Amino acid sequence: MVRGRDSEAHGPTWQVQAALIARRFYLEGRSKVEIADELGLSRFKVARILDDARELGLVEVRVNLPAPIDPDLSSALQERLGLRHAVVVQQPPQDSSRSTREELGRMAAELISELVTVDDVLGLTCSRTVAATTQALQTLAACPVVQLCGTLAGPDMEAGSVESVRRASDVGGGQAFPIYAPMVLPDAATVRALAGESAIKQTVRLFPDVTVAVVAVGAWRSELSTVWETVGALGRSQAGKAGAVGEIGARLFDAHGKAVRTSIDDRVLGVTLDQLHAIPEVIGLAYDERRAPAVSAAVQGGLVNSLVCDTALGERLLETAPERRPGRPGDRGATA
Amino acid sequence: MVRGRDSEAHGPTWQVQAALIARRFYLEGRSKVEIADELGLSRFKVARILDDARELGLVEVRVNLPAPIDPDLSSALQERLGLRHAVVVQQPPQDSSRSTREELGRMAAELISELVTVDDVLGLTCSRTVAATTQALQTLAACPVVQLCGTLAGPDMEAGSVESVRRASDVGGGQAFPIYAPMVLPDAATVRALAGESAIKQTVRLFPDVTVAVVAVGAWRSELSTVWETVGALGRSQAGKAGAVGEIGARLFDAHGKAVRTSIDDRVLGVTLDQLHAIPEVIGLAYDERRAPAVSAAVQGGLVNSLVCDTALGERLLETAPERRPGRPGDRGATA
DNA sequence: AGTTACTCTGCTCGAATGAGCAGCCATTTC
DNA sequence: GAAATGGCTGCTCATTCGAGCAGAGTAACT
Repeated sequence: MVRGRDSEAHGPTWQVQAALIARRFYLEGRSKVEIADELGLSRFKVARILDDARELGLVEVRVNLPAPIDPDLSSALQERLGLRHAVVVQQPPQDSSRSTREELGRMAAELISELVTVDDVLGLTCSRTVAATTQALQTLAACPVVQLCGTLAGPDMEAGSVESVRRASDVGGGQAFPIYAPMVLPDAATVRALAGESAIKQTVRLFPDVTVAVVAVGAWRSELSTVWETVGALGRSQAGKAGAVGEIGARLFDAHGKAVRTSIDDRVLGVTLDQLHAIPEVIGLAYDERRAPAVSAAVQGGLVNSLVCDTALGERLLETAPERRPGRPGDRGATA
Repeated sequence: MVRGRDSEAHGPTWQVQAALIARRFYLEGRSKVEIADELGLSRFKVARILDDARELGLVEVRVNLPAPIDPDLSSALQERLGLRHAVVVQQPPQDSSRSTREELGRMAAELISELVTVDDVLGLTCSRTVAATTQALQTLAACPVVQLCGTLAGPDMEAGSVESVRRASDVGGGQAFPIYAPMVLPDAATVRALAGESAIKQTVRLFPDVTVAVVAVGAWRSELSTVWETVGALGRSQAGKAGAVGEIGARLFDAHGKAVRTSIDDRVLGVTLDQLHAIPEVIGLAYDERRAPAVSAAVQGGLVNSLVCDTALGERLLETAPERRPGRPGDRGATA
């Protein structure tokens, strides 16, 4: 006689009930049977109302991160490039390099806080971003901290590599292994001479033991690498001809991430790309979309296997970087 | 200070992974086992990450209604007052009476669209809010529409009861039973005379058959009842002394919802409170918080058992109205 | 009016899930 | 040093959930 009156359409009554049920279920985390019993409905009806409500967009589930991380981009990058960790920091592109560096540094600091244990050996290259990272460091396991290359004697280099290593060592309480010497030296002889120095030798000897490295990835272009400025025009042209697209710790590499041998190499005091390659966890830091080719190459060549970058660079990487991992098993697009 | 490696705190890596998992689980609706298999984790770990994420507020579940309904208040009112249906329309208190009426009308219209079937008999009292309801009516079952009281001959009464009944009848296609007469008449003799008129008699005779009534609840105060103005000062003082707090269709009732007999009654052409009481579903419309005592009384007395109101009135009702044993929240007649 | 098609409802069964528990690893404390 | 402590991990079992199914009442169509 009487039809199902309360189930005609999705009118106000239905909405109110659906909202009530959704609240009980999602917010209060109660079970459907419980709700059904309470409201005098069958659990199936409750389930169906819940389904309808979700389909109608009545229930909105949002994933918000406390930190300014873009989770989708991060995951996409991680999968696409086959990275161990990927953290994309949401940063408006028009923001200054300085603020971007600081934001990246905060995130990288948290990342290594999370990652590094006492059993690790932390290695740091020289860069303003790495300096920002150590500045932002709040906690760190008491692990040895090794400087991976000499310091950059730039003008605004108030925070050089030595300071970074010191800072990390202070925060964590581990031993510091600094390198009191410039990264790029006048000639090979000076490099050899300094490499023989006792403290530096001790540090360099630890390079193979480094388990976690934090490195800045520079593009081999003006303004996108702190090293670019320090080598002469001769070195730049030589490197350009050899196909250099980026550098890590003044070690140049080409579009495939392979080392580019130039005369610069002999003048550099620091970790080599081969040594870098052997480090299990190398966290690359970079932030300008123009560095995409360099970062892409570094990832390709296995020089870095984790990445902290800004949104612009992350998006560019996702667009341009070649897939580095086989497609995942279940691409369940049309099946559901 | 050594902690478990990949699970120390809720750092960036954890956040990214948690966000990924939360997305897969909540947004894409995949199962935990599936996610666990894909990411190479145990399903327990996935569940724990999900729990932590929820506790951290990383996952935000919001219940949004398409219509401006306050679901919490509605549910609370429904339960508290033992109402069949309660719909609280979110409306800023400073909004004009007119816009509030229209909003209430829209919602009430949807409500009766949802509720009324061809087997019902719809009854309407006279009020601007009821007029707004029928104006907003889009669909309606082809049921008879009965005018429950005469029209109010106020100045701005462009939409009287007759028009409401016509409109509802037009939309639904059911038969209309209007009353072409004023609601409050000069004397009892006139009432008797009009009640004898053929068309009116036919309408009045249908009152006991009405199954769904839409009525406006007025407070027995100046400006809060359209009837207040139409009865003389004598009637007002008489009613006040008798304890009237509200009216429905010019029928006064006291704080307990009991009928208040005054000389006005004899001059009114329309449904009595006893008749109203017998109607299974009476939807009360009201919108000003100053009407709270009247609405509360009407609910207490069982004169209305569903309610459409605005936020201010709803909140006031929840604060002041005494708890009332919920009869049977929800379905009527649909007992399985 | 008869009949067909459909929607709504509640049930069954297998999969998914949550709570509690034991083992393990690492640190802390005596 | 060695035991105590605490957190993390994965397992078991009872509960809960979801997909599909059958019956009933309704709407539509002939």
